[in-house]
Amino acid sequence: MPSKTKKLLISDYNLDATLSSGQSFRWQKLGEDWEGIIGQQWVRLRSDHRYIIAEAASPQHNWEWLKKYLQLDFNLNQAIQTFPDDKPIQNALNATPGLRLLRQDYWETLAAFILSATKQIVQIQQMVRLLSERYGTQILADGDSPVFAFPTIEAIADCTEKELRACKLGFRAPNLLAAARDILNNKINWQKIPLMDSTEAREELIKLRGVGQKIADCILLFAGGHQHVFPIDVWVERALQRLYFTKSKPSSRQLRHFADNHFGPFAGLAQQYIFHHARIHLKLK
DNA sequence: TTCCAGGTGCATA
DNA sequence: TATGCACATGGA
Repeated sequence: MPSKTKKLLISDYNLDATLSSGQSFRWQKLGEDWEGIIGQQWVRLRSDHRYIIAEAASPQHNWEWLKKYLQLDFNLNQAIQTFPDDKPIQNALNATPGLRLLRQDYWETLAAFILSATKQIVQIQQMVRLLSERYGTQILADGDSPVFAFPTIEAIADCTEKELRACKLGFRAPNLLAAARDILNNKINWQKIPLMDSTEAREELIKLRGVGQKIADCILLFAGGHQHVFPIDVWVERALQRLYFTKSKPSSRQLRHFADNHFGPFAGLAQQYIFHHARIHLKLK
C-alpha cells in the first residue's frame, strides 16, 4: 500500500554529517528532523541508530528515489577497508563515523557547484534557495513554508543575466546561464556524460565556462558516483598539506598526483571524510 | 573597515 | 609550469 512514511533499515549511517557535509545544499535541520528537496520530492528525514524514518508529502508507491539518493545499498564498511592504513585518514574516519556520499541529480549538482566558487556553504545554500523560489516550480510539501524544486535547465536558460545576478550570484551568473544554454545547444554531449568514464566525462564538463577540474570532479563524484574521483578544494588542499606533508610544501600538481595514487578505489569517499574533518575539527589556514 | 569564501580564466615570466 | 589577479556579494 502506498504510504507517506517509510522506515528504512540502516547501519553506520550518519545522517547529520552526510546532509551537512557540503555535498548537497537543499537540506535544513528543524529540531531532530531534516527537511529537504530531492528532485521534485519534498521529504522529511529523521534517524536513530537503526533506522531512517522518511516522510513524503504524498503517498509513495516505492521509495527507490530516496534509497538511491541516500545510497542505502552502499557497503560503507567494505569501502573503508580499502582506505590506506595511515593516521590522518583513520582520524578523520573516527571523528565522523558513518559519513556517506549522496547520489544527486547531474544538472542540480553542476549548477550548485558553478555557484560554489569562492562562496561559503551557507551562501551557496542561499543562492540555490533564491534560484529555486524564483525559477523553480512549487512542489507539494508538509512543512511550514512553500517549497520549490531546483529550476530546470530550460528555466535557467530562459533567464537574463540580470535576473540571475539578482539572485546574488555575482560573477557566477554568466557562467550558470552559459552552462544552461550550452547544454541546450548541444555544445557539450550532456546526455552521454552519465555513460562516459570519468576522464571522458571530465573533459566534456570542463568545456563549460566556469567549470574547471575541481567543479567537474564534484559532479563526477556527487552525481556520477565515480568513486575514485578526489576533488581538491582549498580545504582539502590545506588538510593534505597539514596531514601528509609536514616537512615540505608540495605544489598543487604534486598534491594532485598524491591524491590520485594514495587513497585507492574509494578515494572520493576518503576526500569527503578529509573535507568534513578539516572543516569541523581542524584549525586550518 | 577589512578579509575571505568547496574556483576559474587569463596574463605574465 | 607556476604565480598573480579579477571577478560579486555577504558574513565574521
